[in-house]
Order: sequence, then C-alpha cells, then structure tokens
Amino acid sequence: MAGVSAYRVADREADEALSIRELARHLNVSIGTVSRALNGRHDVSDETRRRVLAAADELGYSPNQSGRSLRQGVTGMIALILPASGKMALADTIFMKVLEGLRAFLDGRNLDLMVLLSGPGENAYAYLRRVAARRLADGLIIAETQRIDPRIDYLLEKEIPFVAFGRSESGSGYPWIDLDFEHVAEEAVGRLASLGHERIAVATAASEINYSYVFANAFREALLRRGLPFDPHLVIRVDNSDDGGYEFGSRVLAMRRPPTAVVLVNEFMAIGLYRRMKEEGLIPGRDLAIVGFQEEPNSRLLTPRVTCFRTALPALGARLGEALLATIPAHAPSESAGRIIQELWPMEFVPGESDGPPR
Amino acid sequence: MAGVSAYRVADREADEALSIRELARHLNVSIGTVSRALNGRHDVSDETRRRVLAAADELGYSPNQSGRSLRQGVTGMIALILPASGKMALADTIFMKVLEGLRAFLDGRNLDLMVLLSGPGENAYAYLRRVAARRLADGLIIAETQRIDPRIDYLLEKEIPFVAFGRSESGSGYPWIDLDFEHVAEEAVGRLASLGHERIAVATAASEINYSYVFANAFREALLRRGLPFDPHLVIRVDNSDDGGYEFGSRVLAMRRPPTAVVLVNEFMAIGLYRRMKEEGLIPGRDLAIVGFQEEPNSRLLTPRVTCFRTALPALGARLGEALLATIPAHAPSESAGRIIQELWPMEFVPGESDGPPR
DNA sequence: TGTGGCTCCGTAAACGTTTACGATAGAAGC
DNA sequence: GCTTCTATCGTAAACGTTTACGGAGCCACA
Repeated sequence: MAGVSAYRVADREADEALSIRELARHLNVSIGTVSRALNGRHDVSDETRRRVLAAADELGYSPNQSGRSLRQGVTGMIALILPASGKMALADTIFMKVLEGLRAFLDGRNLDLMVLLSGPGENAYAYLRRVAARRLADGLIIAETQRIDPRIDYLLEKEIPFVAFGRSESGSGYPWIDLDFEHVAEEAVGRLASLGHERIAVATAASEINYSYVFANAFREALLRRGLPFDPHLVIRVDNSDDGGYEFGSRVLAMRRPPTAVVLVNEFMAIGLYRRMKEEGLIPGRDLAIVGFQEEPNSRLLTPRVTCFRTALPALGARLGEALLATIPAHAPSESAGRIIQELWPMEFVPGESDGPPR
Repeated sequence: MAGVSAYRVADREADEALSIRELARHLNVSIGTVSRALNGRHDVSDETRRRVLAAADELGYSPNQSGRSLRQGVTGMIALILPASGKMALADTIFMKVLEGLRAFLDGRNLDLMVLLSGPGENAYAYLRRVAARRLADGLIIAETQRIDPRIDYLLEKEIPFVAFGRSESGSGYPWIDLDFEHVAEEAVGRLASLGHERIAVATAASEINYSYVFANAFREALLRRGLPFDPHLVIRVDNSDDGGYEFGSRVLAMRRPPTAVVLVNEFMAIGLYRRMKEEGLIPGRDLAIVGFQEEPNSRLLTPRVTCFRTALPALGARLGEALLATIPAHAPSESAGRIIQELWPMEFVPGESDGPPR
C-alpha cells in the first residue's frame, strides 16, 4: 500500500526541515501517534512503531528542539560557563580536563553539553543573567567563583539549577565542588618549614576570586600554627598566568630580604617564574624553593621538575555533573534527587626537584 | 493608577519564569503590544514602550528562547563544534585562540556562541547529525575537516549554514578558511634546503585529516621542485600531540640513515621531540634541524627557541564568523549576504634557533 | 445482551513567542 | 460633515512539539 500516499519528498522545500506533521501525513497516521512512537511510549502497536521509525530514519526526520523544549520546559542541555576574563582562562588546562570528565559523564545520559563564554566586554554577572534568563539549558555550571558572587544569589533566587566549581561566601545551601586549598596550603607550608624555610612567599590571584582568598588565609594559618612569622608583603597578587608568574618572580627577587621559598596557586605561574629565574641565572630548587600547583603537561616540561600537587580533574568534572543532575528535577536519578552535594576535593602531593633546603 | 492592577509579584510561583502573558496582564495591555514594545517596533507609543520596558526590568522578565525561536525559526546562536577525538584536542591552543577571536567578533552582533564537544564514544559525523538536526544554532562551525568528510555533504544537502575551518575534497562551493599549508611547506623546505639539508622528514597526523594530507603533498612537491629526492619513509604519521612528537623522535633517530632536518605540522610535537632528543643527549638545531608550526606559549618555553610559523589566530576566528554570517540569511549583513568566503590564511615565518646547517 | 477491560489511536489544548490583520480613534483635508 | 490618513493597539493564528482525554474496536465473562 505504499503507493497510496501522495506525499513525495521532492514536493518539500529542501531548506526547511521536516516536521512531525508532514511525517504523520506521509504515514497516514496522526501526529500524536508519531510522537508517541518516537518517544517510546507503550500505547502504540509494534507494527506502527516500526513503520514510524523506519520513515523517520528514511526521511531524516528529527524533532525540532525549540518546539520540544517549549512544550516540555526542558532543553536537554547542560551549560558550562567559563570565565573569559583573562586571556589565559580559555586555554586553562584545568578547565579543559574538568570538561573532559564532565563530557564523559553526560554522555549516555541523554544530556548534551554546551560551553558558553562571556564576551570580553561583558562582566560575568551580566552574562550569567542573560544566559539564565533565556533558559538555554536545564542546568548551569559556573566556575571561578568570587568571594562575593552575585551570580549565586541570582541563581538561588530564580531557583535555576546550578552547581559551582568553587565555594563562595554568597548564598548558602547550594551545591559546589572545590579543591581543598586548605590542605594544599597546610602541606606545602609544612614541607617547606620542615626543610628549614622561614620566609615563604605565596603567589595568588586577585582577592575577589574566592580560592585566592581562601588560599592566602590558609597559608597564613599554616605559618602561624608553626610559629613562623606571617608577612603580608609576601602574599603577592599577580595575574593568573605564566606572565603572572614572571611578574611574581620579578617582585620577589627584587626584595631586600627575598623569601627562600614560594608557593604558587596556579599551574601556569611556575612557567613564568622559571623564565624569570633563568634570566637571573638562578636555579629553581637551589636558589629558591618552589612548590607549584596542579601537575600538568605544560609544567612537566620544566627542568628541574616542579614539586606540586595533583588531583584527578576529569573525575572532578564527572562529580560536578552528578551534583548538578541531583538538583534538576527533570533529570535527577531517583536515588540522588534533591541531595545537595558540597565537596572538597583532595589534592595529592607530587614530589619534584624544585624544592629543597634554603641556600 | 498603579494600584488598579490586582497583580502581585508574590502571587507567582517563584520557580517558573514570568511569561509575556503575565507581564501584559500586569500592565493592562495586550501581549502583542508588549512584544512590539520590547522588540523596538515603531507602532507603539513612546509612553507605552516606556511603561513596558520599566515593568520588564522591574519584574525581571526576559523572553523564553524556545518560544521565540520556535516562532521565528532562528535561535540567535552559533555553534562551534570541536573535535573531541584525541585528548589533546581539548587543550589545543590553536582552537582556543581561534575561539577567542570568534567570540569577540560575535560580541555585539546579537549572537551568542556555544562550543559543542562530541562524546568520546561518538564519531564526528554522528554527533554533527544530531546537533544539526536539533537546530540548536543558526550556523555551525566545523573543525578538523577530513579529506573525505561526510559532514560537509550532509550540511550542504540539508542546506544548513556552516563554515569549515579546513578544506576538504567533499562537496564544493561551501565557505571555508584554512591555513596556507602549501606555503608553509614550501618555505620550510626552501629554508632547510638552502641550509644544505637533503634528507628532510616530516611529522604529520593521520592522513584522513585533510591538512595532514595537504601538507604531506606540498612537502613532496617542494622537495621535487628543488631536485631533492622524496623518500616516502620520511613522511611519518604520529599522534597530534607532544607524545606524538616524542614517538616521531624515536622513529627518526632509530633510522639507519636519519634525516638531518624535520618539519612538524603541529605546535605540540616540538615539545615531545625536544624531550626525546634530550634523552639522547642531542641538541635541537645542532644535531637535528627542526622547523615547527604555530608559535605559541608552550613551545616558547623550549630552549633553543623553535623556528616556526605564525598567524593571527584570533583574526582568523573573526573571519570564520564573517564567513558564517554571510551564509545565514537571517543574520547576514546586507553587503556580504550570500558571498561564499574561501580563504587561505597566510603564515609568517618566525626565526628561531632550532634550525641550522647539517652537522 | 450487557458490562467491563484492554489496546490502539485521533483530537485538541498547551507551551511562549511574533506578526499579519483589522479595529478604533483622532487628525487632517476637502 | 464626509472621507482619508495615521498612530496605536487588540485579536488571533502560527511555529513544532507533547500529552491528557476520549473514542473505537475487540475480547472475555457473566
């Protein structure tokens, strides 16, 4: 009975997509039936479902996302909003690795991932509002949380599902995952102190960024706990990049009483610091003890190998996905629905050659 | 008369967004008027427009994207589809820099950018079909084109606006922008030949990837044009990463008659190659002449500085945006509408210290 | 025969917009 | 006063889905 239908593919304009209505007409069934067949509902006969699926495949039909999400109020998308402030942020391999794990987690869960970047001229808050208001995604992941972060208040107020990569003092009771900066500071200072260092500097980013503040604080605590003096001038805020590390090196080496050891809070800073030291003919580990941050391919190039910390970033990315899904009613697996995940992610010490006793 | 309306914000459920209907009711006007006021149409009085805008701002209304794009058939989004095949692809700074320029271009053009990554288990073609069929974006940018690329045929057939970052032998008449690999090969070989090299190896990626094929071909041509012998064994296909460069080094150094010079087609390979040479106590530039690819922060760390090529990747990203917009009827600026942009992007030579005469 | 249940499917409403069209009112021209 | 024009606004259809509801057909059972 295939010839009964007057429908012909050639009748259609090639540039507009096939709609469910046309597919239904082609099959001589109602659009409701087509929809039910495609969505795997049970109240459709096996024979009809087979015909529908075959026709959809043959004609290349796939549902229009706008229509679908308008009706269901669900987009099937997760958005990761990356900071586009510094130039380095884009290439920041921390985010890329987290992304890798997140993507793998979402895979097979019927959710797609989109990465959004604010324009260079737009601040993070304004961009978030725009994105959130348009409801492009069912859930948001925000990164580089600020100490006071209006994004969090906004998302909480609008009850938009989200998870933060990083803590904040804004809001409360929202899901977040963060690196255990306190532990890193404690362990780094402990190691350097046991090597005999007493003047230790730290390179952090702008203090509005939460982790920067947290780390500087934990650093001070760790010093005081050991009876070592804390000198605020040794907490130096530079750009979150290799150039920042270079500048940090310049400032530290120019001091009247330079520190004998430094701790870096970003994985790129070591690169710039090494560069600066090389200019002065200084050797990391011998002339200045350096404890870096996340281990990663770029810093692995450095000689001597940089002493640093490590955590499984892809696993963290997957955990971000879990935490987010738990807050989205439409997507939450029943066992975790509504659970608010707040986790400090441990970092493991990776011995290298860039630290040693003071000269 | 503000008290006339019985509408109160507190009446609304906090978790569902304000719709245009409610906003209209609150203002005692029709939804059509609200829509016209918000969209800047002229057939609405100044007074009404002012009231509407004020209320929208106060109540935090912003239009639902699904409804809007369902009606208009336009999403206001551009999607950049990145390859997620290799692990390195994500961190590939070439893409990140292109992205930076693209983002800046789209900024202020009322278009947003989303970056999409296929899942690790999904091939590029299947992923593209899914994304394209769902019409998440008004235009697509595909990268890492294959020599035979079914994605291009598919997009052409479905008449979905796109631009390719990279040429392909599939399809024709579609917009693309590509690096001028021919020129790079010619110049690299020319330089090495003039230094006296006769056995030159080249490291490229899998030959399905178009640029890999193009480069290998241009390399051969450049040799033959100078009367130098072409040895197919010296075209070595390795992974597109620093590990690939390491492997390339191993294979080259193990040859009975090793080449005296090499050309690399990826910006990371130099890193691995340097690593491998260091293991053997060999010095780049002295024991093996190396010409690398795109200049970038990672390879800038290497000593001796690697001789390579450079192009303004952010500008290329912006050009990709232009080329794409020209093919989207709804977004094309009138002066460029319908123009199909196909461009080879020149690369400039950056002298370094990693090449020199044969030993 | 009547009742109840099941399977399958069609009908139509709803999601939130935009926009073509028509309606109204006032102004302007004669 | 009649017509015409303009400015402003309301009405309703349309975009492509999903899904609640009900109806038709069939079978089983009392």
